[in-house]
Amino acid sequence: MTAIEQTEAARPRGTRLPRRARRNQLLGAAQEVFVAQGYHAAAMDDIAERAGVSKPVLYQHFPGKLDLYLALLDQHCESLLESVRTALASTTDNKLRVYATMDAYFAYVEDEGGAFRLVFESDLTNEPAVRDRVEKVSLQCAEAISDVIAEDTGLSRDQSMLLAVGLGGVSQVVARYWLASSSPVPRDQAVQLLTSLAWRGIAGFPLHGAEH
Amino acid sequence: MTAIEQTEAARPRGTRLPRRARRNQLLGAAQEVFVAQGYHAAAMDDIAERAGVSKPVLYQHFPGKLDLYLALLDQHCESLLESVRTALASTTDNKLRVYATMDAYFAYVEDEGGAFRLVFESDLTNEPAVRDRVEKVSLQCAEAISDVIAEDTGLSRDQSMLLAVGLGGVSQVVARYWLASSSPVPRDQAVQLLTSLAWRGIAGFPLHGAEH
DNA sequence: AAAGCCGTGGAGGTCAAGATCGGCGTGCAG
DNA sequence: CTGCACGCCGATCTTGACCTCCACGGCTTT
Repeated sequence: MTAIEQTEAARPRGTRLPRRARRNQLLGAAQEVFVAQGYHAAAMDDIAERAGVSKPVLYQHFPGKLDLYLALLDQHCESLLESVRTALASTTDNKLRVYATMDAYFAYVEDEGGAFRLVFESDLTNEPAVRDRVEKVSLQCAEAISDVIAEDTGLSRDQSMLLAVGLGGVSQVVARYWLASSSPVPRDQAVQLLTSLAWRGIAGFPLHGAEH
Repeated sequence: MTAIEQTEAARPRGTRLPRRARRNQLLGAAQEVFVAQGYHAAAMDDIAERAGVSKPVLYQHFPGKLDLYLALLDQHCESLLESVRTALASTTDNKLRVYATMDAYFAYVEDEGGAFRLVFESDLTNEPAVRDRVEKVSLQCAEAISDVIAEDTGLSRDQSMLLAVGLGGVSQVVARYWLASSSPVPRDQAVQLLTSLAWRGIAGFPLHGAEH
């Protein structure tokens, strides 16, 4: 009953790859395993087997498990930040901006083979390197949103950051819920609904800080 | 250089406690360690030492590490759900309801020695038992909120659930951010700000589903 | 007051998983 | 044709954390 035979899944088993290509393949395999199992439950053996190589080659490309994880995490943090910034810059109509940004979160959660789990549902937040990266990307996204809010309302820096964190948080939480609940509401409609909620909330701020 | 001496921190060292009290003390010690270190980094030795007992007694009260964690998790899930339900039932004025509910999340995050981390920042979400509990309490909170929304607006069940998940998400995310950012804005004001945002957003829905 | 019992304490077993060493096959230069 | 170099694999080591076995001391009973 030992694991001897399940190596047939995705194995050229014996093909020699150039170094760069091998590295990318290893990253792909690692992503699948990390997304499916989480960091702790994922074993280096699993990743190697998924990639169709043996463990030593894995260690010839990455010094350790953490480095492998961080490489993926950096990649997808960058991706999220870029999506959000692109969405914010895609228009000057603030309501459309809200829609585009929300939609960016939905797209991010839906695409990329579930890689969003590495950022939003990591089980390695105790590791300072991971915590730093996750907090940093959250902060950077919030700051990008906050800049727009602060520019178009009379709110202070701290206040607009609170709202920005909130808007990013809604997008992220609802997008994950929407994905997990097998999408009873179509994506367009969900984003539209959230946009209505958020836009009405935001649009009330321009002239007055916070009345009664 | 072995660790021999740091057992002096909180030790009656030798006191015999009634079973119930001992169990509570163990739960307290476990909570401190789990909150500070996370599940994986926390060692049973640490918990036993923190409580001033030896490992066998720990295992006489709890079958294993997971059971100990689940006991704490259940406790604090229950606590959150009760706080949210109490807040929702505290008034019939919907705007005050929003304020009370947001404030419940802030209070939950601020109090209880950081226990919210067990629910919102667990590093054991891959364990099905943990995942089930966390998802369940999120869903129950969202349903409680959703009931109020569905009752007072013309939105469908699915739509009001999306909004409810969003509102719970904002509260949770912003409360955590507020706590972590060493509170540059006083709690009352932060809750007030969020309430304004959310209430304006929600109050637009009563009569019409979602126009343009 | 003496003896037994029950719970406590420290030391050890087991096992999984991250990290590594000697052989092997392949492709190329001379 | 032959030797060399390079990348890959099977098998192994070690660490660390969860989880139990032999001595000891206070409380109860006659």
